[in-house]
Amino acid sequence: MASAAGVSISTASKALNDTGRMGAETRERVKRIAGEIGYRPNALARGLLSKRSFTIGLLTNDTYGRFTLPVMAGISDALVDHGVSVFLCAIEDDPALAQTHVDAMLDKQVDGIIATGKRLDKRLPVDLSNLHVPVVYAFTEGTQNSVTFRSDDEQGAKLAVEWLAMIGRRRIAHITGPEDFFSVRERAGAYHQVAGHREPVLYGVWSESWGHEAVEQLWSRPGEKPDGLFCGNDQIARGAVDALRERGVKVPQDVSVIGFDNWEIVAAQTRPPLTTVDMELKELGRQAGLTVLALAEGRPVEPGVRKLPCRLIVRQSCGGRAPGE
Amino acid sequence: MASAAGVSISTASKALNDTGRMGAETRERVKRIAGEIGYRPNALARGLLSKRSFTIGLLTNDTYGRFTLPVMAGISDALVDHGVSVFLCAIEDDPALAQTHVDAMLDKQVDGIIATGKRLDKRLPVDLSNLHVPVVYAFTEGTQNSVTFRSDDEQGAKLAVEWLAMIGRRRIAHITGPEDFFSVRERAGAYHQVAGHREPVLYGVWSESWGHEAVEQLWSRPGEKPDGLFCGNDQIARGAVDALRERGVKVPQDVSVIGFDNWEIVAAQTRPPLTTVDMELKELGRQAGLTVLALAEGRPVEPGVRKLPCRLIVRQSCGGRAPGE
DNA sequence: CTGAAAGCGCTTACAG
DNA sequence: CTGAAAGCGCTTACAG
Repeated sequence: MASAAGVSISTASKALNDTGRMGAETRERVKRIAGEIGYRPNALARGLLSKRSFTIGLLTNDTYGRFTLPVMAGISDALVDHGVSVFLCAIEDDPALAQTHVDAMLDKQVDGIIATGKRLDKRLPVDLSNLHVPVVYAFTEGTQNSVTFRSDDEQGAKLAVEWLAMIGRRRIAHITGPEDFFSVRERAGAYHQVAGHREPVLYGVWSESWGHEAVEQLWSRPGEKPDGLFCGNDQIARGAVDALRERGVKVPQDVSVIGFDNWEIVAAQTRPPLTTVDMELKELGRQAGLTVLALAEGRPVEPGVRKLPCRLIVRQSCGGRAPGE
Repeated sequence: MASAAGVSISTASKALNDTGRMGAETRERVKRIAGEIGYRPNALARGLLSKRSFTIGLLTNDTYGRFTLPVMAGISDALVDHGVSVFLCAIEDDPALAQTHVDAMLDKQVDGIIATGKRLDKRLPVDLSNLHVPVVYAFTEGTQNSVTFRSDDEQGAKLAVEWLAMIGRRRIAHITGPEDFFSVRERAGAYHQVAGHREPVLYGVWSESWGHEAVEQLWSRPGEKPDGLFCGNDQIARGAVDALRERGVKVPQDVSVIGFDNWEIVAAQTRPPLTTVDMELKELGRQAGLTVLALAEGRPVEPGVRKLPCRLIVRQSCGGRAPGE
């Protein structure tokens, strides 16, 4: 490259990086020739000097990708303009595999690591607390003094239940996942706050068939039936909607149903399509990305848990109308 | 590191790499001390010499991850033992974004690139044909003289239709996606080969509602109804199963239904769970990974398209029994 | 205004 | 059997 432009290698370097002092024509000429011959500096050599690899690692145990992909999209989106590329490491729940991946990334001098998972209340099977690179947690439990990003499940659940109340539903039941999930308890707490304690919460598993079964339980009880269902995720909501249809109960005319997750494949294919709560995982990824970057550059970042607000996605399973409509 | 062991830096290097000649005790001592202080060589410095970064890039335009994640899992699985980490770049269908990612990876001296997508008959929006690093294509269209891995859709479709025939189905209809998809035409061709040309193929879109609608069409025609449905993907199959249930047609007693993709979230949650064709994407990823690695190491690899066999996953939507049962 | 030199952390011939 | 030197491709003081 330098030889092509007829200058020394150091002059070429300075020209391209807009550093040092030299004649404007020289700088222009070097840049022009670099462009012509498609010169691109070797990031490895650059990294050796600068101690920055412009590389970060994303560690996840969410094999299925339900949570990881949107988070990854946000990270990538935020960092691509800064020239940083991201290593994706799917580690299942295998501590040895996790360690292998972490070691490989550290060898490659990653500027930081983002740990992400599928539960707010579980740790990844690897200890990241004493690394010499910054670590940020997203949608998984962090450590003391770490920066952790998570969705605000309480606020999201309130959004859902308040929406049901707002469109006139008075007997709102809550069908959700296993009680040992932190987010289940948080959503149930918010449900109780808004809807009161008249109706019990139905805890179960994260499947369509549980949504189905819960509706059977609710509708085979004596007394008044619910006119609104707040479901812990979209799969449960879909099972519930299907069960209601099979019983001849009309959604949304007779009962409004609302889900959680906004998992398109489920929410959009339900008949009718589900109104649901979106956890804004892409935004969460974006912020996590910008935060590791800040830490990598030595900028100060306040440790602690950051809760990001959820957003209500209005489709047809509740009736009512979209805000502002 | 070297100083800790009281040897020169070159001796340390040779000890750890099992190269050069030295006393066995010296070698052992260096290794032991390296282990104790947790020494790990800087891969950037190493890469600068060796011209190998032990890094590859995965380029995909499958935002949703339906195809990319299993492929990625296979790649990672195959390469982690070789110490290679993988950059994931989701490029949507944006040529500028794609180029940015490719440039960033080339700067980082990736040893190779795997391009993957969501259709066998579409190119990624970026030209990878004249890179100075090896490129392998997986589940996307490659270029002249490239190595491309894809599923054998014809064989997969035969597997499905032969299974329906084997369990006694005689009037098998085929409900599938848009005819302009190469894989749709290939699967339809295989269907005709096995089932004959008595029944038309119903082309549509890749959605549950199309599966629904197609069943309405078939069952509102005069004459005999099908006793077997081969669906172009699991979503269509699920829609069909739901429509049949709503009509009071029993699956699998009256009609056997078979899907394609083995997308767990759809196939396993259908009532009854879907028998379907798995494209073995993880295996495809594994082979693609080993192939870029071979190319990166300069080992010879025959160019061309490699078709990988699909596998039948037997659940309950067809009746009959699993092979060997 | 420009270039020679040192150095990032390693590996690999080459001397001793 | 071990170490000093050169060099991978850059950047950054430092001379000229």
